[in-house]
Amino acid sequence: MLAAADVLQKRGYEATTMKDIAAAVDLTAASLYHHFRNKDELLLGVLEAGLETVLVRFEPILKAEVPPEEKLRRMIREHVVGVAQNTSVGAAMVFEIRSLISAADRTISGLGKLSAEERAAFLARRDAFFARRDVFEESFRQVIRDGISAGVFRPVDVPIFVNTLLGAHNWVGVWYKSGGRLSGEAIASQMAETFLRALMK
Amino acid sequence: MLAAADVLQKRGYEATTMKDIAAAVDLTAASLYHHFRNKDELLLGVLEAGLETVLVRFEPILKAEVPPEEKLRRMIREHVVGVAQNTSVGAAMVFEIRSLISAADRTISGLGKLSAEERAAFLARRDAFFARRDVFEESFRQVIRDGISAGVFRPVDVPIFVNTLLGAHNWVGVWYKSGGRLSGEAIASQMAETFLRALMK
DNA sequence: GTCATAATCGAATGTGGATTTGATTATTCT
DNA sequence: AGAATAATCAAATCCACATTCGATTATGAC
Repeated sequence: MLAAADVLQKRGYEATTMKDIAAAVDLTAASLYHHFRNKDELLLGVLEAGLETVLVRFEPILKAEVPPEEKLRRMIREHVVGVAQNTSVGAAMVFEIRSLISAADRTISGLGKLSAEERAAFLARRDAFFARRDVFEESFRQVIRDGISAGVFRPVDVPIFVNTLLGAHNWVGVWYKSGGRLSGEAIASQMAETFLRALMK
Repeated sequence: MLAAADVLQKRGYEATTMKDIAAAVDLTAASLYHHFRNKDELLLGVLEAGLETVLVRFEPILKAEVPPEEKLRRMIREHVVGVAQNTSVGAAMVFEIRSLISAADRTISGLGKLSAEERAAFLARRDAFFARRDVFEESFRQVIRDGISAGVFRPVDVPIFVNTLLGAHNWVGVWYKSGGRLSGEAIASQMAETFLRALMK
């Protein structure tokens, strides 16, 4: 799946062939079908794994007994560092979401391929992914609401602010190149500073 | 090209067929080839037009005799409002850049299609687009440098800050739905406020 | 060592979609 | 009107995939 993420980052979902992905792990395209039912499930696997990784790393932060501003700072750092460490998955999270959204239509149009049950199972799994993603985003919204209630953050429109924040984070996967002038950590710190200053009273 | 942008936003470059685009303007796929040499040039046309629109709107702002903080505020508003007004083009600017980057490879692999001269012409036009995009991004960097020199902005890492800013802006094209709770103007104001607070000393 | 199962591959299969071709039909210009 | 040019289309071409099939080769259990 990591290899797939790499190829996906370079070429994009539709342009990436099963052969490309297979070549990246020294296999033939046919062999991939022992491990993934089809191309859509492979993509979904990539995204699921990436999202769960971040969610796991967020757990200790969210339950820590620290003030909202410190919590948010840690979340931003963790997310940005995560994206920078694995830009291929980060970029997939940005670019390939849409393939997933329209997967329903495409699957339906290419009917005959999958059975009704298989299709339903896939869509359910996809929706579960989106639900998990919302859990992730909601954790940011909650921390910011807490900070506003506590009076340490100025009152902002929380959904807009979080979209702003996440746009900046996601974009890191697009422009960050490891080995560049700054480390992922350094970038994460800068961004945390930026958004905390924007938020503090 | 606007119709193409719409279809592109929904389906993505590779998944969008010439037939889809043609249908959006009540034509057949074949007819499109009277107006665009091929699919890549159509995409490039969409992106070029979108970028030039923003660049034109930036001109008066950049030459205005106002302090850096006011200049930046206007630029942010203009850009965000522009993206919100035309999310399809905004989203294309985010999602389809990669198709353009890898266009060289794809074109080369599908050799026999284009002549060497046609290929060179296309690549030159593509590079010109990226150069224009850099002009756009550089204008943000310059204003921020000016503000730092003038002592009104705190010293930040300018490239990182601008990437942060542009990530947030671009993302608007992904999540904004017209007719939602807030207008593009309102969102633009919020975002300008966020980034100016992050920057002011 | 043998059997079952997992992995792998080479060679089809079938299809969707970009692009071309060769007319046919509008427009425009004079 | 009549010629020249622009737009349009239906049908054909052509090929790059995703996916399947059948057979072959590891691997692991006992």
